[in-house]
Amino acid sequence: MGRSNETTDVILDAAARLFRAHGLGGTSIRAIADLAGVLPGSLTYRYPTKESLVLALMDRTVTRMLADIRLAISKSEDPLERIHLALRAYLSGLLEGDDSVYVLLFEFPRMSEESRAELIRKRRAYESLWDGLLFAAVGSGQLSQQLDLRLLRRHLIGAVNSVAFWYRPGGGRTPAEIADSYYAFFLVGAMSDSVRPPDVDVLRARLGAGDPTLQLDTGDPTTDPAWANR
Amino acid sequence: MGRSNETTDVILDAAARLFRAHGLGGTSIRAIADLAGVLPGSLTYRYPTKESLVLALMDRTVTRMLADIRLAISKSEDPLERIHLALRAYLSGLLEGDDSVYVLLFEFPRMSEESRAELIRKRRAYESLWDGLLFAAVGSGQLSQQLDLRLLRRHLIGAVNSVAFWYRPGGGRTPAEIADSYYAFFLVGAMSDSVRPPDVDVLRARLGAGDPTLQLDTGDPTTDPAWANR
DNA sequence: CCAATCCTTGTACAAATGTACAAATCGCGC
DNA sequence: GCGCGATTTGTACATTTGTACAAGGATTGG
Repeated sequence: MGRSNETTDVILDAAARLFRAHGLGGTSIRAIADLAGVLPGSLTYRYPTKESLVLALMDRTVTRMLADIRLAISKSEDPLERIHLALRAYLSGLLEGDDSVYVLLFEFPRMSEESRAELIRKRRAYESLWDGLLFAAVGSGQLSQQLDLRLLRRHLIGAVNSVAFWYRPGGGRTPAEIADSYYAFFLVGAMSDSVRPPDVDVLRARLGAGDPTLQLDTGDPTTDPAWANR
Repeated sequence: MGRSNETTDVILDAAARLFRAHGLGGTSIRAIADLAGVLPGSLTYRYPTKESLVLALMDRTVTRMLADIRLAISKSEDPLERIHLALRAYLSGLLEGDDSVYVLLFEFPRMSEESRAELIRKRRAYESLWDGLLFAAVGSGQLSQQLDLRLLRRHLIGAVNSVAFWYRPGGGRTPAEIADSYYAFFLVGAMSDSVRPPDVDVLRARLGAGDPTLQLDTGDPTTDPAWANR
């Protein structure tokens, strides 16, 4: 995939910017070429089809995201703190990085079935990364037992991703501050302590998996092969 | 806006289905006409431009959503239970309703600036609805004081919206069950009770607003004019 | 039963789109 | 400095796009 050429990065950055602004279908090859400062033919040379360009962009992004988060969580050994660090790293990549994280998030469903299949393996590594972080924090007793970890991961990542819908640079909070707040919501919820005792048990019961097939299925992250790639 | 014609609904339903599957830019007028069983000219007659069709679809959707949620929350007087009911109603509309809720969510940024401006007023009513629900639950002492309600609302809605990314009918959980779990996450978080005492205060501090402009700005829902329309 | 209005049909057209490709240019090992 | 592969250029082409519009059909009020 990577030609590791500088021009390639210029092209992909231009594509990401336009894809974010106008969507995959709303961005023409010519517009990308214009922004990248080349002629349409050059794009065809590097990427025979528009779809292959999109795939290259998405692939680059998910690789970078994985590397960023892995670097961030290496700074701590405490399971809960690692979740905190991962949240900060991801949110900062989403909000302050190049546009391609945003594109990966919101234009993924617009890709062809084949392209999506190509990315699934890497995306599973990403999901397993999060599942492993949550799994470790359950193991250390910091997170509640009997959580449906897959659902919890989806809840957490979904809430964080949705920040991209409303965040504008220069607003009241920095990405790191938003990550801190979301981390706090994630841990303690919004309920007042005064009403906690009577209702907490029935609520906790709802957090468990109703269906065993939805339980954590990535196994122990230290042995799961999905952790091995890249 | 509403011609309240049956054909209009057929056209909008067809448009919603295709917009959801292929995006705004990836769906042609002709494809919509085909699916609706009419010729392209008929669409031009009802909606002079593609953008006006999109706007009509979005408008219909947000109106329906508001009505659905208002109906659902009217079933209870308890502030916390009303939040629960609203979550169920919204998630079921998103996952089991027609495709247009999904389209409203994910294709909104692709609309023209003018069309988006037309919808903002209704969207604010929707946001105020949620803010009012949270506000009431704080007032009743069921939710923690000093929460940044706008951020909490964004967190909650964002997490719920993101279910659309992964939910597939026939999967392990029904929309109502997912809503129940998300409601529980919302209230009590994921942290184990055993580690709660030492850390809970610093976490709670993070839930407050760092910037006063981010505090709840909708006022009391019983007096806020945004509550009045429709 | 008729005329006026509403709606649909079928086709047309200019512009934009993805892709193809021959010719020109570049870059680098020798 | 030369030769050759890698890359870019500029243009072309068939399709698809959004929209326009004249003509025909349906519907309805009087």
